[in-house]
Amino acid sequence: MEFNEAKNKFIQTWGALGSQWGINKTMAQIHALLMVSAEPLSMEDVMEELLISRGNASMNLRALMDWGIVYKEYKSGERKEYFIAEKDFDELAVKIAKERSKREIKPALKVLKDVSSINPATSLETKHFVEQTSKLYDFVLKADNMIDKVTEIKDNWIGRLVLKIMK
Amino acid sequence: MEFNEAKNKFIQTWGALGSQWGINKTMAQIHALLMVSAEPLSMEDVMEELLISRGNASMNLRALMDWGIVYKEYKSGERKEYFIAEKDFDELAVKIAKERSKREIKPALKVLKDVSSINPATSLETKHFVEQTSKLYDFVLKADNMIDKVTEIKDNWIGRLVLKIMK
DNA sequence: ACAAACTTTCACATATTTTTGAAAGTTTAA
DNA sequence: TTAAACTTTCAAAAATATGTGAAAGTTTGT
Repeated sequence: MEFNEAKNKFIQTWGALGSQWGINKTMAQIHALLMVSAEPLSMEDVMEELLISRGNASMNLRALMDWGIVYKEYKSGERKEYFIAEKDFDELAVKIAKERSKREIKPALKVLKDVSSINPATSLETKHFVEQTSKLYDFVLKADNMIDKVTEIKDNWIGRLVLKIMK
Repeated sequence: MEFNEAKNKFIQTWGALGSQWGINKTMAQIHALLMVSAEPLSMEDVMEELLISRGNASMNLRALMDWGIVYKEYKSGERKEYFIAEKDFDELAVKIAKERSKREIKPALKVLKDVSSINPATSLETKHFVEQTSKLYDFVLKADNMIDKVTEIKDNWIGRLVLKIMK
């Protein structure tokens, strides 16, 4: 396999993976491209490599920057903007996890809390509903908290030890 | 808020959450419905509650069973099949994680391994590509392994301790 | 073997998401 | 202040994913 084939395969795969994780395909592809590029790329470069329109490139680059996993870089003497990807994967994972927590899990938690707070005394059915949604609330809250914990681990002695034990 | 409103809100929210996590909306809604139902439901019941077609209900119930998070139940003396959801949330999370690992992460890992194995000596560009994809392979592999580790934790003394420390 | 009771399949219809590209907006240098 | 160089926006088009329902398939009791 030579370089261009490998690069292409990587971009496609990363794109597919992204779209299964709620990130749109092009966004993930741009990110993949930037990750393996030795040099910062301009919007033009991205458009050419991925054969996408200007609008599409613009929208998805902005989204990637909103997520905090792609940065602008200016080359001195040039007007054009260049883009580079977050290349520390731990940092990348933490940022994605935090963003998704904020956008998806937090709002869902609020709903879970609300619906599990109805008066359970009205019927057996209602009682069961309140039980289940309460348990689910606790579970999702616990899971969501783990995201914050994982963020802290890197700075924390016992956390690193724990990771070692878990292999 | 009364029962039916709460129930509906819960089903909608769980459905939306599901679709952001790569599970189709109806599939997640059926699962939500079954989770809060005190009694097993028939396919008819599911169709009526969610106002979906027979085909849709059939396909998504099958998918949920393939994932191992919904089971068939037969009532004695009845021909009809009834369905119940996995209600142990730890078990549920593990099953979903394993299934997604199998379907999505494992194939991606294979590609990462392949593309990171090209000969890096041909150019600086290629060298950088191989470096990045190799690092990414290691990272994804580590992340994927954590899924298996988490499965074991429940049965494992030090693991439970670790969870306690992490709060 | 038959038919009743039920489930699955799949070609087509519908809904949702993503992409395009041209126009509008912005920034910079002279 | 102007215009060149660039980026963003957004309505419409294209692509993708999901849902429908009638026909085909399966299972079970007699």
